[in-house]
Amino acid sequence: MTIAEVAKRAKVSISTVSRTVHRSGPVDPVTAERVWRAIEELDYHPNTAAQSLVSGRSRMLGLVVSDITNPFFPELIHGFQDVAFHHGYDVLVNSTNYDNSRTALCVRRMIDRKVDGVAIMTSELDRSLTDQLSSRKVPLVFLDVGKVGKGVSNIKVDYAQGIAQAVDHLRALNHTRIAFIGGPSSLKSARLRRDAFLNCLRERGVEAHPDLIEEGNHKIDGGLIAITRLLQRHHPPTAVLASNDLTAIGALRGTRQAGLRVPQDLSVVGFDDIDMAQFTEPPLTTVRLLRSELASLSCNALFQSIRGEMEGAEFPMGTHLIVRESTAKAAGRLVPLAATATESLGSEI
Amino acid sequence: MTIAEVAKRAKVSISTVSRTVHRSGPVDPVTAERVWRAIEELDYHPNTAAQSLVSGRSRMLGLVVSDITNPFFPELIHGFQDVAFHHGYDVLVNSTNYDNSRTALCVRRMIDRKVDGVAIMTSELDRSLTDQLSSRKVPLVFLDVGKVGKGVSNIKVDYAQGIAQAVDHLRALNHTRIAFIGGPSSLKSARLRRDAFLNCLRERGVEAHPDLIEEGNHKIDGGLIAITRLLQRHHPPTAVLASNDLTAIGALRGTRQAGLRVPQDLSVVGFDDIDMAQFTEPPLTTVRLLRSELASLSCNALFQSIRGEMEGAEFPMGTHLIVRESTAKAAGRLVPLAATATESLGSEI
DNA sequence: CCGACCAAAGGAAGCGGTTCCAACATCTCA
DNA sequence: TGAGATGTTGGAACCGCTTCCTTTGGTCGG
Repeated sequence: MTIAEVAKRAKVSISTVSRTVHRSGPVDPVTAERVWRAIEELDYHPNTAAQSLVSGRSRMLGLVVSDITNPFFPELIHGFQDVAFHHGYDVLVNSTNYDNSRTALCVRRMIDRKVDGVAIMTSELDRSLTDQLSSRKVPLVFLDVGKVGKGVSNIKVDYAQGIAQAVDHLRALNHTRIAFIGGPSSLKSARLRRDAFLNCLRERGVEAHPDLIEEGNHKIDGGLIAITRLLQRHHPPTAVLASNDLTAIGALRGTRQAGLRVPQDLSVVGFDDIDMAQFTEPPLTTVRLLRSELASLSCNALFQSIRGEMEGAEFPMGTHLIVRESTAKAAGRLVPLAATATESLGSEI
Repeated sequence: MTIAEVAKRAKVSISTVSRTVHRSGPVDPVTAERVWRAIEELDYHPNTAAQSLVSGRSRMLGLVVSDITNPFFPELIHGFQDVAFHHGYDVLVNSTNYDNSRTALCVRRMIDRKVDGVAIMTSELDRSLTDQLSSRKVPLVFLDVGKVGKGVSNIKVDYAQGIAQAVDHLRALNHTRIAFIGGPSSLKSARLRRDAFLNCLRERGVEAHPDLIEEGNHKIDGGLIAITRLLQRHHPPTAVLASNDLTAIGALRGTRQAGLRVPQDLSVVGFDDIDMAQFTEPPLTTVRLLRSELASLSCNALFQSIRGEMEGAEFPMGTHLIVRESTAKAAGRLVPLAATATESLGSEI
């Protein structure tokens, strides 16, 4: 089924067929009607490879994520694809497993495929790679990393906003020993979240106690291990803020394994607000980072770049606290302690 | 960067470049060396659209899933992409939201893109659509639905195996009132699971009590609602088998909301064994349907068809029970009942 | 010494479209 | 009535690559 066969059947030239299909030039309505009928009868669909070859574009978008297995990303992909699909675009998805070289390879292959743009929703990229990618002429959109430039945009998430809300929420509940379970420090987004937490405390005149900062892996098991260590501290925390919801879920489980109850004995706050968060036991108080917004923001940024409506820009994105049931008033004392009672709780969080 | 520029730099013809790149014809080693150097220096990558146009194939695979938001699928996609990636293939993923017409559209678009094969891992397809798709010349692999034919394969999951193990496990724990929360009955895989359960009971000489069969939606909220209804029955179940893990997680939560404990008051068994299952509270006893196996089975089936090594075949896939902590010996009586004590528990499950 | 054979390399025809440009018919207005 | 404007249509180049076929030049055997 080629355009030539349609042309023959409609008794016109292939140029005319092309013109009527794309409405890209004058065609007599009567002729057009004949062409459409031929197309219908033959069930003709243009060969996208040919179109791609001649036009240099493919009506495909690339989407690179760190870990498709983390529920955050499927929800993001879902939204991204929806937007793309409605524009008649297909999406080439790749999950890199936090592997920088794989990211480079993925993007390279996508570019070879002449994708019209690629969204790189991983934040473990090193600068040299982002620069290298930016130098290609393909519209790009990064998440948090990435220097805005010609055709390259960046979604800038305001982690501080939601984290401040979380910290204030916890402090209002009389929590003074608030721990933090971060993500892998190799991850830019994880560092940003941790730093936002640290800064937030500092702004409020308290210093984070190093004992109360743990590093997880942004997965459930990491959260479980981290909370276990935290609860074994001489002065365990009364509340914990996790770098993402998976980590928080691990913390929930670890707390229960330690024989403690959430939120009576320990308050837990997550980050992301994945769908699952409302169904944990207890439902998770968490900072919402709206995937659907992230998805449409990034996808639309790409489309704007593609249409040449924009040179590349920075898109701010807010976060805010969703209070559910995993946080409550701090208990007087988490576990009976043999330790001295002379410590100054107020200043070590 | 085109093949012509490489040819010019290496002072050979484009035919020679093509031949050395694909090792598809005799090239003098000395010449080849020159060509490779030119390729390197120019950082040449072939235009895949052009290759696709001339060869009629794209080195892309299509993967259609029902709901990327269900953790079952990301894990499947992950495995599928891994296999594809190592063969130098890219994957076009699409989530259809259980929408039949969208599935049709997706596959249509994939075929337009000349994908070399497509895996349709949704099971809500109606027969007319599968037949229509099968009639195209693209290798296809279905999950459960799908009639094997020239170039079309089918993964046949043996649901009965795992479900029988689950039922026997529960019966060994003295459970006689075993409920079942199914998926939407419009879903073939959901029907298969429910039927496997019903048959299993029948084989063991017991008849399922209609009161103990509920329909969920394969999501958490559906499981929660279903278990709530189940627990309000005159004779509530002492154990429940869910059609997938998400449903089981909902059941876990619903049970706790009802003030009951798992597994002391109610045993819960899931299906799929998603990663999350080992981290629920309590860890979920569930029937494992290995995504990685499903992924490699389907991806490899496609490759075999592509290479013409196979005409289309049926691939069997087993399931088996993973016992964790959400199941335990049946309690004598779930809740004090005012009801008659004359019912014959043995025959109504 | 010459024809046959063979390896290596180049030329050119497509793959299926888009698009620029020329050709042609009609129509308008001086 | 004829020149130019306008509206439709067809022809052909080109996108970048693969592949078939031809050419070239050297080697070998008779």
